[in-house]
Amino acid sequence: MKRTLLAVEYSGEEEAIAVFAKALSHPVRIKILQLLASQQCCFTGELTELIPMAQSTISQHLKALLEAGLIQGEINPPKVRYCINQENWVKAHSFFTGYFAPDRVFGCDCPISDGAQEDMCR
Amino acid sequence: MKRTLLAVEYSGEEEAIAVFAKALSHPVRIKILQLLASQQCCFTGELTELIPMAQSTISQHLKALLEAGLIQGEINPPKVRYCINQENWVKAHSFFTGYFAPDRVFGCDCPISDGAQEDMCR
DNA sequence: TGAATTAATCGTATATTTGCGATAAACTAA
DNA sequence: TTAGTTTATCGCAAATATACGATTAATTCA
Repeated sequence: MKRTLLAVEYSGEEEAIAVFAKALSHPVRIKILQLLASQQCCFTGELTELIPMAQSTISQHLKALLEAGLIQGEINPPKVRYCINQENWVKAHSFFTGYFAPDRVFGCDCPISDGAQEDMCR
Repeated sequence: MKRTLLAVEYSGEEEAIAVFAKALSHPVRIKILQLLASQQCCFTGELTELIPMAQSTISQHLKALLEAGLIQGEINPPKVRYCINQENWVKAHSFFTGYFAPDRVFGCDCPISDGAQEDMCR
């Protein structure tokens, strides 16, 4: 597709949040993370039994989570055990918590249909 | 694409998080939300001036944010003012905060290369 | 009425994502 | 060595997402 000559500039944090968010943007990946997080310790491909999807598809989603840094895997042939990447888990927590901090948007509330307060707003 | 006959079941929260995350999965939408949130009150299509992208593209991204419920718009012809949807902003905050709660993953840490503790891990 | 302004939508091209089955790769156990 | 187990990767098809310019729609102002 066509792209602008002037690329949009993003801060490191903007991009980092987008990467985490993209990893979370599919419900099955949300579920996979839940399953991994709920394990006392780690986990392997029992995911394939718990989720009615082709093994190759699940492997693909695991790869996406891996690349986003949200999980890590330990090769233990012929199995692979995956678990949450705690470091980035914490990072994601602080990113999202900071991003959605309620006080950031205090006072921001468009009346859905009125328009009589143009001066109040900026 | 082909789909499984047995659809994967997702909880309401799993789907809700995925919807929010998808909205955040493009850096320009992260930026747009930042810009809207940083306004004392509301905002309009000055976004077009602040972001080097075609007006139609930005409009498209705004639509995505609107559909995810993260922003709301007030039609004020010929302008439209957008702002953060506070209710869902708070909801997103608690979803992500809860999801990434650090204690959820306490003790989950695969040694990246070892494999000698199969029994420790389920 | 006729510009001018602003934003949404349409049409289109390209890129990416998602899903599957089939196959390959890596290793263990017999 | 051979068979079995587990997971990754390949190849493909279909669906979505992304970006743009052009056009349309809604409204104000002259």
